Amino acid sequence: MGRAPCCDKANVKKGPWSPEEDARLKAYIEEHGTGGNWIALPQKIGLKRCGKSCRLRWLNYLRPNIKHGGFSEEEDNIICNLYISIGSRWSIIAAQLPGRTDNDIKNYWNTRLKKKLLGRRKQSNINRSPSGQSEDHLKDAEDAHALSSSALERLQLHMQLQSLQNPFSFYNTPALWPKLHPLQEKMIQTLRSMNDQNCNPLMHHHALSSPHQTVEGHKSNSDVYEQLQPTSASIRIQEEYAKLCNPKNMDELENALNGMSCSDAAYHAFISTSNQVDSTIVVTEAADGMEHSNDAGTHDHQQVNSSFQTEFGDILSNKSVAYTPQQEDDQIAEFDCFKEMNGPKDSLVWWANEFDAKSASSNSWDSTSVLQSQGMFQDYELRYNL
DNA sequence: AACTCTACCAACCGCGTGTTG
DNA sequence: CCAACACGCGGTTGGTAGAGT
Repeated sequence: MGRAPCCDKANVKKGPWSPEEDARLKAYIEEHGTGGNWIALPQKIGLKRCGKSCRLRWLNYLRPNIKHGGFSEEEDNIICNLYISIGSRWSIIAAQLPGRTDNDIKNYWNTRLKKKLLGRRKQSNINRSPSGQSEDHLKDAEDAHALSSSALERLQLHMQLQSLQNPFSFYNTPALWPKLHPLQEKMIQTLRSMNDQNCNPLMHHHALSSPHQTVEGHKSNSDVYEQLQPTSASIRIQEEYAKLCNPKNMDELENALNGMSCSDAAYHAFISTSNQVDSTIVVTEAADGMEHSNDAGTHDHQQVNSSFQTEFGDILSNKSVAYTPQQEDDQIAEFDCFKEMNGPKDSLVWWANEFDAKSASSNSWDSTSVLQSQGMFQDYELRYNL
């Protein structure tokens, strides 16, 4: 038994809005407001539209001061930075761009910005397949290609950018890592092998990383996640974070974390550590009491951040980077483990969404709290000179 | 000119959450 | 406390315009 429909689907018009409908809706709202009830609104106006449809039309199109298209480079930067840090929280991102709607930004990201960052795949694997391959192989290539355009792409971009930019992100905090399905572990291992081949320039920075210890109690996961941790400095501050949480041991920490949702844990980890990022890496390294993180690893990270910043800016401004779509195709083709997944790509959405998108915890963050708490947005301004 | 492919974007759908009685 | 309802969000779909063949 599902939810009752919000309106009588049979008597509701769908599809594009006519100018007359627009005019009626606009005139009514401008004169009376929405009345706090979108469901009842279309009946009041005499529109055969679903209330949700009216709301969407008003918010995305009819509302005053809406801007369409023509995104500036500054807006590109803001969108990218916020996407990297909080994931696909379009409403939050839109709240930082006056006149822009979440739908607009979402479309813009999916159709242009993401491609700008990841590069384009002009050729499918089929074209590069050696002759004599079975149809099954061709279909696999197609499946992998389709997958790459959604979950995998977001996963790669998000993980690469975030692990470089924020060593305290969920990816770099073993205490926050969930237990993985064996196939998911295999997927990460495949990513590792890709990274080992230096397939993506953004991952080259990991070559600077030094080996490090892993956190007890998460060994199986940490083995697979290990690659994603950029610097030994980050590990040390992870330990600092554990101290801040003040458990007697990691089991306690784990218990504590188990008591909170993954998203809460990640969120608090981010908030807790972001101040340290500000004080030790971005703003100054001379602060007293933080010597423990002002070691060579921190300098490494500064270099990484600096290099990343330059590279990121280059990408956004369409400058050349040592990355080719062809290489990405090669990477995608290696994801044989996807074939083993029972479900369609949706089963992988956990990958792309659960980690950092959840770390933003849309339900607990509104557009105000996100940016006010810890001045996150200002942090990004500092780093990328927006 | 006709057809196919691609990019774009408006709109829809389903789900999670907050509110209310 | 619970169920019903409304809202808001994010993912997805479908239509269309333009480019390419």
